[in-house]
Amino acid sequence: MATIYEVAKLAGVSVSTVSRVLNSHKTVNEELREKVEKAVNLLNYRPNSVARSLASNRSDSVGILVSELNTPFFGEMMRAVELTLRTANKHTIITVGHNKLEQEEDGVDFLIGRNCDALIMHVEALSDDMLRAINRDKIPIALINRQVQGLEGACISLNDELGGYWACKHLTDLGHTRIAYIAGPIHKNDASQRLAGHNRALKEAGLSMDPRLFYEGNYYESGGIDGLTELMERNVDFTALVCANDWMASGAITCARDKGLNLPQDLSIIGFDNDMFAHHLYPKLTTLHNPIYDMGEMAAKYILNTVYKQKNHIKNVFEPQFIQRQSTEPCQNSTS
Amino acid sequence: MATIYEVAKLAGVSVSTVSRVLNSHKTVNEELREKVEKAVNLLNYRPNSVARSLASNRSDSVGILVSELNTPFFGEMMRAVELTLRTANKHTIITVGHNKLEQEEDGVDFLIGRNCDALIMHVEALSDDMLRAINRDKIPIALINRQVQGLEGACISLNDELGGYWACKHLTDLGHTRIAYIAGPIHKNDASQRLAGHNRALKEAGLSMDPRLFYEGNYYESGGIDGLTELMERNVDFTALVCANDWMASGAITCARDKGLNLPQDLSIIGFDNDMFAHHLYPKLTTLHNPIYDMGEMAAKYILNTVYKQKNHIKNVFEPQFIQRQSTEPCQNSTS
DNA sequence: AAATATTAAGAAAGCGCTTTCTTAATGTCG
DNA sequence: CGACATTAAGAAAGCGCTTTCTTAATATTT
Repeated sequence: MATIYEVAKLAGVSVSTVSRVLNSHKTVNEELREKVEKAVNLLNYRPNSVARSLASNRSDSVGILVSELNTPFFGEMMRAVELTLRTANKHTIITVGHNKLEQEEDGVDFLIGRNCDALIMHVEALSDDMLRAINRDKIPIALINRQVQGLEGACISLNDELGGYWACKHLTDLGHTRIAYIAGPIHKNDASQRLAGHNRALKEAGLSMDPRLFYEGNYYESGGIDGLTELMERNVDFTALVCANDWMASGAITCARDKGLNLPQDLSIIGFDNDMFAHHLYPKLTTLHNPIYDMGEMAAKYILNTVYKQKNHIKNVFEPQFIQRQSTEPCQNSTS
Repeated sequence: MATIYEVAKLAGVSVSTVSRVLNSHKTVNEELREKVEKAVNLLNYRPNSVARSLASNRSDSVGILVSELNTPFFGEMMRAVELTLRTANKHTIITVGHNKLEQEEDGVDFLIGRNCDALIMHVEALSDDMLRAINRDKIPIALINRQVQGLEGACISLNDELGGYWACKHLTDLGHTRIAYIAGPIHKNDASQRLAGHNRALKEAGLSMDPRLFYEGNYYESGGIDGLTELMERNVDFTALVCANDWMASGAITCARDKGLNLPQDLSIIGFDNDMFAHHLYPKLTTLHNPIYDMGEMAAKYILNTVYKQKNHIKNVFEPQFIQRQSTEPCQNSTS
């Protein structure tokens, strides 16, 4: 690979001049600029970004740390960030944390070591204190799906409470009164927020949560299967089921059918996230769309503002969007 | 961030010595080694990998170029590569090509500019010649889902022909004789291979492809919907349908049900890939598992062999695995 | 027209490491 | 025990750029 020296020699100028035209410093004579450009093309020269990064202490690239690589959710997030940054001529370096403290720390160190100009993160293990410290001492960060005091402007999150509220309200509006709930792991903020919204809607409809209709799941398909199985074994009637995410809803649908239920007549089921497969299910799943793409894009824009002087409008809290499909129906007054 | 100079000063040794302990060159006195390690911990020192990479001309990281970031297929591929390399203490840098020539070239240049030691690619736009040139002149590569002459050892691919054969054979074994086929875009190698296998199985069963039962789809859900719609409009009976991937199978299932068919009694449907959502479908989809995780892992191992002196056994061609679920049934001798 | 300000280009230092070269200290052999 | 080989550490060059400093040429001011 050609170096800047060879370009300079071929163009008959100094390396400083080559560097200036490469970085569009306007203080260079038109004639020399052309000579340099010709040489660059002739040699098919590409600046070594490692050297450039070392010398200039910036890299025009931002790191992104996700929990998983192989889920539609993080897929959309990566896609949004990558596209937004690419459009601004920045590069994206992706790393995985798996929600393990050690791996998340490792990922951050790796990205910092790579001279990233900023970080966009979806992490669960790193503490608020650690995040504040990273942002203060090391590198600007943006956070997705998290609220950290002192970093409010950098946090892009979803109004999960509102989503939980809407899901439940949709069912009460349809006349359901016996509504079961399969929650996410309650120590997770989004899980508890969704549940809080659910309870608010129940109260508003003059209802309250029957503990026998509540099950704490794990956000996986198995949570939906195990949850519905256990709920049905408790022998308390219910005509509708809220699942705190689509994965559990998918499990619940499978389970319900295995138990001989007729969907959606015997049981209305609503999910959360509008995961890629939600409309592959049968019946197609009514759910709340989690605008993760938009949130990823916004996080990228926030970074473009803070480190690359752009002036995008930033929205920190997003609202889920209700998606009506076929898995919910008016209450038939029948028992399940 | 501390530099190697500060570590050297604190430890009372030269930077060379610090560098030696950092890189485990065994020619350093135990006592000094300990001093250095103490200093490293005290300062929480992390070598700047950009500087290290510039100086040593290697980076202990390999680039991976995928077509998409947000599909389960590439998700699994990235996950496999990342995990395999991480286990070997190498890092992964991910980039997207979107099957566009310009973006794929850009991605390669980016990764090379980042001093990656090697590249793992899933690309469609870059020509065989270009790939050979990259591997010869610039950087070692591994290729997934592709066969390039002269790069045989570096190609990890699936026996699509065999998969197509098994899919069809499964149906003929069940007694089906009128079998429709929704293909992928035939210019794509995997699509034509799958079709070739299908035809081989037909011939083996004493059948042949009725052109009225053939439709060339696009590998998307819409291809399944449009395909089945058109096939049914042709008014030629069939009792089974092969879709060249799961996405189209999903579309076909939706479409079939919309048209009032009873699945799988009225129509057996088989997919290909065993995509993440295949078992979310109803009926759960019989399909052929595409071992993309294993292939990603193998590509990573190939790179570990070629540039990092490991000695893994390499398998270049993988076989799909038949997954029996509920979307196929013995032929009822009825008409659809 | 002399003194000063402005501009455009080159020279050279330096980013934080690795690695070769050098030197000093030790060990080995006839 | 002196000549030579071996080892362990430091000194210094260099990876390929950017950017500050410097200088020479031109423009502006009084």
